[in-house]
Order: sequence, then C-alpha cells, then structure tokens
Amino acid sequence: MAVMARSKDPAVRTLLLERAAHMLRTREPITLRSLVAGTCVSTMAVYTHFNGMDGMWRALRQEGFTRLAARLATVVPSDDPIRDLAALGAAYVGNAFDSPDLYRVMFDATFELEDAHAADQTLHTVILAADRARQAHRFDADTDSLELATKTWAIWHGLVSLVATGPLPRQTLDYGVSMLTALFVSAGDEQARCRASVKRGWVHDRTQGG
Amino acid sequence: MAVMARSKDPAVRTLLLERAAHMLRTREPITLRSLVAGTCVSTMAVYTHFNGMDGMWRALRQEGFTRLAARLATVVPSDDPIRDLAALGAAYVGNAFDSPDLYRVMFDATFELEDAHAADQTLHTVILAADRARQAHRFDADTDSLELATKTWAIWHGLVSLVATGPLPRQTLDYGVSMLTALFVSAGDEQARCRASVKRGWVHDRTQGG
DNA sequence: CACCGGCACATAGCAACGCCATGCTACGTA
DNA sequence: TACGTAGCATGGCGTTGCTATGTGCCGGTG
Repeated sequence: MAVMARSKDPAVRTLLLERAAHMLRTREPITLRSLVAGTCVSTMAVYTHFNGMDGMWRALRQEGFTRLAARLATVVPSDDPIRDLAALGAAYVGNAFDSPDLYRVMFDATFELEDAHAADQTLHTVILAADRARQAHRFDADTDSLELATKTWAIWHGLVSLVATGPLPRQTLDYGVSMLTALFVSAGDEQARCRASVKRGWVHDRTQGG
Repeated sequence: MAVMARSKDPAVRTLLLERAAHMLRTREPITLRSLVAGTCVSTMAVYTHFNGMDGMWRALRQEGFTRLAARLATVVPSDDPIRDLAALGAAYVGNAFDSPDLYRVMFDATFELEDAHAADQTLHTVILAADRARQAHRFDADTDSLELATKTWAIWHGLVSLVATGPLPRQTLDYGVSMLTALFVSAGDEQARCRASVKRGWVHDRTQGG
C-alpha cells in the first residue's frame, strides 16, 4: 500500500481500535492478520501503534472504559440523587449490553495498573453521586461514599456479568431495583421514597448500535 | 511411550485436568504441547479424551463447578438458615480465591448449555437455603426463593469478580456482610438478628491448597 | 492356536498464529 | 542536494491447534 503519512497517524490507531471493536461485536476472531485485513495498513502498524497484540487489547480495554465513562456522563444529575444513582446503574448496564464482548474484555483479563486507573474513574463518578445523596440527607450522615459506591458497583457488575455473558436470563436485570433499594435503605434512605427514586432511575435505554 | 491400557483410561483424563488446573494456578500458559509435556501421553490423548483443546477447557469449567459444589457441600446446615446463606457465600468466595484463574475460566467464556446446567446446580443449593429461611419465618412468607437466591449469588459474584481478578482490594470482601444483611432485611428479616447471623456465617476459611 | 478388526496412542506435518529483522520510502533539516 | 529519521511493507521464525498416517495392543472368531 502507498505510504500516506510520515508521522504516526492517530487515525490509524483509531481505525484499528474501531475495527477491533466491530469485530468483537460481530464475534469474528481477532487476530493480528485478520485485524489489518481490509485496511490499508500492514501488520507492522499494530506494532507501531500498540507495540503488539497485547498492547492492542490493552488499548481496547481503555477504549471500553472511555465509552463507559461517556455513557455515564449522559446521566444528567437531577434533584434526586438516588434516582441519579439508579440511572447511572441503568447506563452502566446499558453500556455493557450494547457491547457485551467489549465488557468482557474489560473485566476478563487480570487488571493492570492502567486498567485499574480507568476503572477508578468509573468508580469516582459513582462516588460523587453517592456523596450528593449523603449531602441531600438521603443517607446517614456518617455514610462512607466510597463504600456505598463500591457496593453499588458490585451489584451492577454482578448482575451484568451473570446476565450479559453468563447463565441468567435477561429479566434478572429487573432485580436491580429491589437490590439497589435494599442497599440504599440500609444506608439510611426511607423505604417507599427510595424505591420510587430507584424505579425512576433504573430505566434502560438502548442507544444507537455501532 | 509404552501403551499401558487398551480402553480409554479415565486416569489419563483426570491427570490432564489436574495438570491443567495446576498450570492455571501457577499461571503457566496452557497450550496443547505444554499440557502434555512431562506427562507420559502425547498430544493425541487430548483429542481422545476431550476432542481438542476446546473440549479440554469445557471439561475444566465443569471441573471448576464440581469443585465449587463440593466446597458448598462442606457447609452443614445449622438451625440458623441466614447464617447458612452467609456461610455458603463465604464458601463460594473462598473457593474462588483458592483458584481465581479457574473461577475466571468458569465465567469468562460464553456460557454453553452444559455450563449453564452446572451453574444451575450451584444456584439450586442457594435456593434450598433461601427456602429454609423462608420456612423458618426469617423471610416474608411470599418471598420468592429463586429470586432471593439469584440476588444473593449476584452479590457474591459481583464482589468476587471485582476483587479476585479485578481492580478492588481484598478487604472489599468485608462489604459482603452489610450487603447481604441489607438484602435479607429487605426480604423480611429483623435487622440486628440478621446482621448477627450473617456475621457468624461470613467467615472465610482457607482450605488446603491443591 | 492363529488370525484379524478395532481402538488408543505416537509421529510428523500443515495452516495459521504473534512477532520481528530487514529494507524501502517519504519527509524534515542543513 | 544530501543525509537522518520515522513509519511501514515484506518475508521468515518459532509456536500454536489440529489431523493424516502409522503402530502396537486387546478381544473376538474360525
């Protein structure tokens, strides 16, 4: 192929990542050669941009967390922080279901430092929402926002990974409402009000396919 | 090597599975050739017994669920079914931590029918415990045992997969007590009594390495 | 007893895999 | 104009999972 650019082209990197994400969705096996087949670059581009296939998978995990962060960012905070927490959960679940194989890639491999940092950013979004709920006196004053955010995330992740790529049927996701309600009530929120808030937030919207 | 037996030897199958499990634990890459290296069998044995590496991984997942079932079976039912539920959780978590890579193999691949069946057996054990709690009037009379067992499992799995092979630190497992308590209280149990029961059950014992 | 069919396994080779040494080409610099 | 450098194409290396072929042992049959 003709050489188009002299300096390292970020578009090539993006092209490869998007193609990898697409192949992941269409369940084609991703190999070094199949990844570059059809593109205008050779196998060496993978080494220039990612330093090998391992680096490509790392970058793909990063991309997954980036998309997750973008999806969580679409949740606009309302005057009901408990609804917001549930809405973040719905966005989290929706993101995983839009590309379950990418979600599996994000969490299947043993976590490395950069992956853990990307995951921390996800957790941080939840922490902020939990802290808003505490400041709005929906939670007990001594509630640990990190702890509550972690528990919330664990519930999301447990449900998603057992349903998206696991043995449980899809309607199991409906349990999210009562599980989150139980958790938030244990943190101090009032039962009926909490359930109503969670129900309003736990609405799964389906975004455009990619 | 000398041919020892005429008919398909189950010991060879067991030998290969145990070696695979051991290599998984020691984090050696498991390839067809590395698996049979050091044994007295050739690569063809993998095809005789497992019909290829895919079948070997399937059998290894089955082995993982078998070990999990055996571990759960060590929990002897007491007169406190809520403690038993938490103890099952501790056994579940302990099993996953004894061989985290095996746990990942069990849940990483897209579930096939036989895997789903093995997972159903795990869930069934939890359902029975949940039903005992309902019959002991610790839960509301209209509690759905399948639903509650599923929620319990989701909490275990969420915590384990975020800690064992994920980004969260180990002490996050301590959240299991309050998470399970919140769930069981929402199902009808009394707060203080529930917490005491869960605390007594959620004791992580370390079994012998294998 | 002699023979043979079938099964489990050993050997060797194939296509495809990730990876990398080598060389070419297009730019920036002087 | 001439050179250094960075990105990429090519081709080959070692290894992977897999399988075609050959070998040796067992059990049934004449």
